[in-house]
Amino acid sequence: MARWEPGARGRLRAAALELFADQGYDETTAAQIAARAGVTERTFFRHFDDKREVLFAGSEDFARAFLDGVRDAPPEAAPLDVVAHALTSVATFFPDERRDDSRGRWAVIHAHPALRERELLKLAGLAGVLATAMRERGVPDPAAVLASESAVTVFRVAFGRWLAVGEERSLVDLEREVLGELTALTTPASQVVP
Amino acid sequence: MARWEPGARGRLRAAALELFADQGYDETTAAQIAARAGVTERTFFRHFDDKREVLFAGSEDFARAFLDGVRDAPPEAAPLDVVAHALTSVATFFPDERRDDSRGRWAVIHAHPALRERELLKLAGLAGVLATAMRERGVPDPAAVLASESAVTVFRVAFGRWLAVGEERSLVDLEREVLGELTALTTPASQVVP
DNA sequence: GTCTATAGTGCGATAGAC
DNA sequence: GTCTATCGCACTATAGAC
Repeated sequence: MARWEPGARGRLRAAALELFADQGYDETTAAQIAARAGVTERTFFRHFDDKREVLFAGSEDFARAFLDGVRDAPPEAAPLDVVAHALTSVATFFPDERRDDSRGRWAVIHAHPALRERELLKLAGLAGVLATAMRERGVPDPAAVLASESAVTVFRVAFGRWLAVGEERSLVDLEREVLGELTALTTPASQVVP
Repeated sequence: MARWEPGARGRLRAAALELFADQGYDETTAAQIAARAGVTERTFFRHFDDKREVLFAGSEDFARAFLDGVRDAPPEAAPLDVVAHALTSVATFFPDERRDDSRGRWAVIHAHPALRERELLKLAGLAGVLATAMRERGVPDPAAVLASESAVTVFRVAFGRWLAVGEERSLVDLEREVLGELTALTTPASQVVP
């Protein structure tokens, strides 16, 4: 038997999610999370920069899926088509089986401002790297930033809708719908046919 | 003479901004800020829920200006026209005289992730109340949320541009420009003239 | 792994304004 | 008398330094 069980990081993440859901974020100490994962408090802080970060450790893969969608879009695609492509790509990360898990996670995060703050920072960082990727495709700068911000907004709104009770449509479908609503908003009929 | 000087809150805000700018956010303790303002650390935390909040205490007026712009827009205005109206309204809060102050504040906030996090949370809250105000105007829900999010995005981008070194155009002008870029993005020529 | 500074909270006491 | 802003002190948890 090993000196310590492997997978401490994963156990810490699971323990934190459970405890936050049961007792609330404030009422849960880092020591409690560590104890449930069978490690010391010190180990918790070696894995995660702060207490909030334990809930966001998996977000790199998510960001990469988003980014890959931008890079894999056909070269001639217009900025908003690139966005659509990226949204499709990231949706593969959230198959319907993950919907209930995502609901639990969402509830925990949105129950405490400190966790929402961290989520918003992550999403802002994502928008930043998306903008860089857009520029690398040759999209000039006002468009690159605005397209990236819009992509994140559409994802956030669609994701929220995906989690709504009773909702059964897939995330891709909802993303498409929201993206359509955004273009409809900025393109009233009077502008299409002046 | 009174037992304590009035205006402790304002002194704390000014002291915090100076110290954060001079020494950095992490290197400044709440006790230092309090000392410079002539109060105790306990008083600091009675005025502000946490150390970050001292930099964002003035943001209610800003949010109100934004909100008033939504409410004062003509009843028949389309969602994006309401957004334009709100952007004009909030720009009155940032006359050119405030540009240098805003630059200093912006530099402090963007020098530390913890402060950016708080800024993002405030802006998300703003988008939320804007959406509520839009709904009160009768704008239905996908449009209300998307218009509000877009309004905040346009403001953020325009504000960043307003602060750029050498930039001399007014915030209203820049907001109009960015809003135009957003509509251009979501309305490529092929859609306008199919 | 231990030790320490700082953030942030709870509560009683105090002093002036009304 | 009440109300409000402050102080002063004890305390826990986070987070980082050693």
